[in-house]
Amino acid sequence: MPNFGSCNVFLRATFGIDPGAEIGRQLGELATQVHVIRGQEVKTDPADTTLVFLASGATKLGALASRERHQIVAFHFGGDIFTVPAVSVHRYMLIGLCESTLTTFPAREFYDRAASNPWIMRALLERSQTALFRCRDKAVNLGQKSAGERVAGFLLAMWERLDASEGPSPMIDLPMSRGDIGESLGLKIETVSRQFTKLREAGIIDTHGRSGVSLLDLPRLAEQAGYYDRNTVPPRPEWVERKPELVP
Amino acid sequence: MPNFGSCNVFLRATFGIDPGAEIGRQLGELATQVHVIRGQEVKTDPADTTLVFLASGATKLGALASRERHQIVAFHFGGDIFTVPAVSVHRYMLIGLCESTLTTFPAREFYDRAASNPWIMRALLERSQTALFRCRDKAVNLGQKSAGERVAGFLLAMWERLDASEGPSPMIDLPMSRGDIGESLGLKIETVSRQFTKLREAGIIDTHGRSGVSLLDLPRLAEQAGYYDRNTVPPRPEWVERKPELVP
DNA sequence: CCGGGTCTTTGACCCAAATCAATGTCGCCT
DNA sequence: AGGCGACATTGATTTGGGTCAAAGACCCGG
Repeated sequence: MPNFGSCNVFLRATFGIDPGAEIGRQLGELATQVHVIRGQEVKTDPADTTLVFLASGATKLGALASRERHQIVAFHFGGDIFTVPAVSVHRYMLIGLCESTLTTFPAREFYDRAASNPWIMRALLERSQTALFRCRDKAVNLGQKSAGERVAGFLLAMWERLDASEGPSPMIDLPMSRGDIGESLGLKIETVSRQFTKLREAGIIDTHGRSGVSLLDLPRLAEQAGYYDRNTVPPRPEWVERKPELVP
Repeated sequence: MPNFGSCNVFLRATFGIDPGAEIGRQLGELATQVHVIRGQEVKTDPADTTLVFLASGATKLGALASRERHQIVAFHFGGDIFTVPAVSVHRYMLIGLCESTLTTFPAREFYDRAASNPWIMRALLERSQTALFRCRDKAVNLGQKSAGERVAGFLLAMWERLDASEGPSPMIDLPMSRGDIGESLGLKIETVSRQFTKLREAGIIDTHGRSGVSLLDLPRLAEQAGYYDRNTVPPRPEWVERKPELVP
């Protein structure tokens, strides 16, 4: 008996599929429900890619570069769909930033069963490309940007992806620690902290406790991020909002 | 009249599609044939993602981090399929490393027309994921690895992707300059050169002219790359070799 | 086969971020 | 409420790779 749960939500909300239909049932059979708490690893198949739907919460996807060196390659938030690679040159681990609920699927089998449904394949392709574009931007940041630029860019990205309070000085609540931010930006925790201090002293941000950040001056923050196109922030992904035209 | 050419090769070889069939004709209409020489940019639509099939040659995909800072996010070789992102926080440019022939498509329209063909969508999804996994490994390298580890890992990756001579000391012919390697690894050209010298003095590689590199000691090279799993090299992507099972 | 421009290598020095080392503070749990 | 452990900040020092500068090697065209 397959384990349903957030799987139904996933199929309906993301792909517009009736979980009761044949395709829904077939995909549902592959689902595994997972619940993790802060810091807990989601065990994934080391031999094959895992497809993950994050129903609620937040996770980080990190790679082991060596025993004491971790690199976070992506953060995910409620509603995100992404894949965890099989082990190759690096071992990847998916870890909860807070209490999270997710559904996992063996990617290859999911694709096999979903192949005939253009709507699903299209949605998966679009999301894969969004992840790729984000990862490329991350590569640019890691390869070419200074510590200050990376931290400013990170705050802008989080402002886009997290629910920020409205108004000219939006406030965000970071679910990850300074250490996580450092591992994501290829910086040490002390460097991240110093950059936060610099931005605070410049009046560009303010901090509240460990996780609260007020973005007091967005234009100046974008300037500090040193993007190619100043005053630009990473665009929200534009999912396919309609069924693709079917070519007979 | 659509411009055919390498497009037919693309459709047949990659997706097993008869270019004369209706779907082949519809996709062929979207194709643009491009021929570039070394150093020449392939103009892509700044407003939308471009899907590219590289028929022959080699290209680099780079991003402008600012006027004088470039980051190469990927190299491509004959047969590769990939996408060039629309302009967002960084401007991406596709440039020939040597004389190259390619076919470009507007991605969104291509996906719309190809959506009903599970074979095509599956192939695109697999390739997108391969690009994503490579990019994630790049992020790990850029964020956590030393200059020596990055250069060693680069040589191993090129050994896998380029046609290397057989034998215990394979030889490869790098189509990119030291400057390109530096821009790909987030290092300056002088640093790349120094690492090549170190590897040569350690007897791990030998160089012949500007582009020839003999990998004299692969195990030691893998060790220098500092991978999580020593003696591992990036695996060749395993494309879908059969039509996916269709769920009715 | 020779000349010249570009690409590469090598050397000396410098700086941004890492490392080492305390000190400070948040927030959870009793 | 109070105390403790993890997390964050700040300061002093080190260092890997960047920067600046110059010499050397490759290779293409004439």
